[in-house]
Amino acid sequence: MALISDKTVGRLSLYRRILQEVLGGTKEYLFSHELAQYAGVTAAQVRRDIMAIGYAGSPSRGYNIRELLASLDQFIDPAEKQYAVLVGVGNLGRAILSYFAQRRLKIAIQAAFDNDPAKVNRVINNCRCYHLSSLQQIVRENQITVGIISVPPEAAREVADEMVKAGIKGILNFAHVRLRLPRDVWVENIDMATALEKVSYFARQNLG
Amino acid sequence: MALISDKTVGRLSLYRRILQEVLGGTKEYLFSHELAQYAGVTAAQVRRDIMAIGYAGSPSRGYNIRELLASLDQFIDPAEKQYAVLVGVGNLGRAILSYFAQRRLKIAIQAAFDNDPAKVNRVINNCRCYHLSSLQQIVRENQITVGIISVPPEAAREVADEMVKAGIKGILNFAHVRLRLPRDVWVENIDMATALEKVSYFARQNLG
DNA sequence: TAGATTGTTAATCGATTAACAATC
DNA sequence: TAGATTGTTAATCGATTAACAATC
Repeated sequence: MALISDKTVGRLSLYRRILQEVLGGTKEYLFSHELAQYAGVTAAQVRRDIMAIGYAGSPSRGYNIRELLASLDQFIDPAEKQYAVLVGVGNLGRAILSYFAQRRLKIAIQAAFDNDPAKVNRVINNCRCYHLSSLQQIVRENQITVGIISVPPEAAREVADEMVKAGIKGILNFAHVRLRLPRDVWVENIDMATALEKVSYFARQNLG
Repeated sequence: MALISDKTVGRLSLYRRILQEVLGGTKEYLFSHELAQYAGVTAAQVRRDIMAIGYAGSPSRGYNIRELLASLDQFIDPAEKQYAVLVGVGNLGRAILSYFAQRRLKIAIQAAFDNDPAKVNRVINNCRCYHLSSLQQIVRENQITVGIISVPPEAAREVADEMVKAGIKGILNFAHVRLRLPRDVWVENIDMATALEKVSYFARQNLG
């Protein structure tokens, strides 16, 4: 299986969600143009993406929904349950905890961290909150590979460096800062302030 | 001023944040490679982006921080205060309200909507919550151009269509669905579930 | 001036789309 | 078979990077 790009993985995740919805219905097979319609992409794109994960459809019937879904599960989900830590238990951090706690994903947030003594040792959304100083130890002991950053921008770089030192290989960064990290650490930025500014800007352009 | 791409606007927003931080210090001028360093992009990229908004630096001193910041403000911010509505006052919706209420952006959330009677007419984070049925009226009366969607995926398409009918031109979509809307409506997706799946996937790739 | 940086064009890169023989 | 769809390669598109004359 060749290298799969960032964007392809994103679309595969979306296809999976769509197929999960469709599975409830009576359809057993789906053509690329149908999935493309749901996903808002071209049929050629769908075919290339599905080819990339090594699943093959039939020219006469299209893709078997159940089989394709199984292939996507196998590709996206880890073999064993994977764990993440979250640093920064403010409003946003708590919302993230509740968001992921509600969903049944194959990756779960196992511990949260903050340096506010009022939060340490409390349990928030089924997740225990520790002092930031124990990040290294807990990450190492549990071989955690994913970190979520929801601290103010000033603190984000330092937290990211700590995470990397502890052995984390993927970071979901909600802070409005672009982190500069070693190549073997994947960073996914979710920047709400920038996103709103972009929407606001292009909405104004579309007014004319 | 030529067309500015999606990604360029995103970087401009980031540069602004960096310059705001730097402004506190003693520096008066900044070279492209310095800003590039902070932003995690190349110097050529910074020069092209700044050129795009029509600001010019000096080969000997670089960019005047205060002036560049003023250019960025003018480019990114609306001339008059701009307003948005939010639909879906669940955990995520409340977190979004508090997130934007805390920041002093030139765009503010003026009204929230939900169809849960328990939430209607309450004030959450300084924002009044209305029943979804009054969305059209309030958007039109206040000439609101930006909408934020934080409802479950099943409801997102319908809410988006309502927003478009009411005249909204830009949508910030937090639902795990790709919306298909007219070309003159800008959609920015913030998909936390997909983002976490991507981080998890690439973290595993980086383990080897 | 000499040297570094700027604005801006040309070259490169990667991702998307179009096209089409192979397949059911 | 005839017709539509598939897997897959070639063409296109757009964004990023490299390069360099103009500038301070």
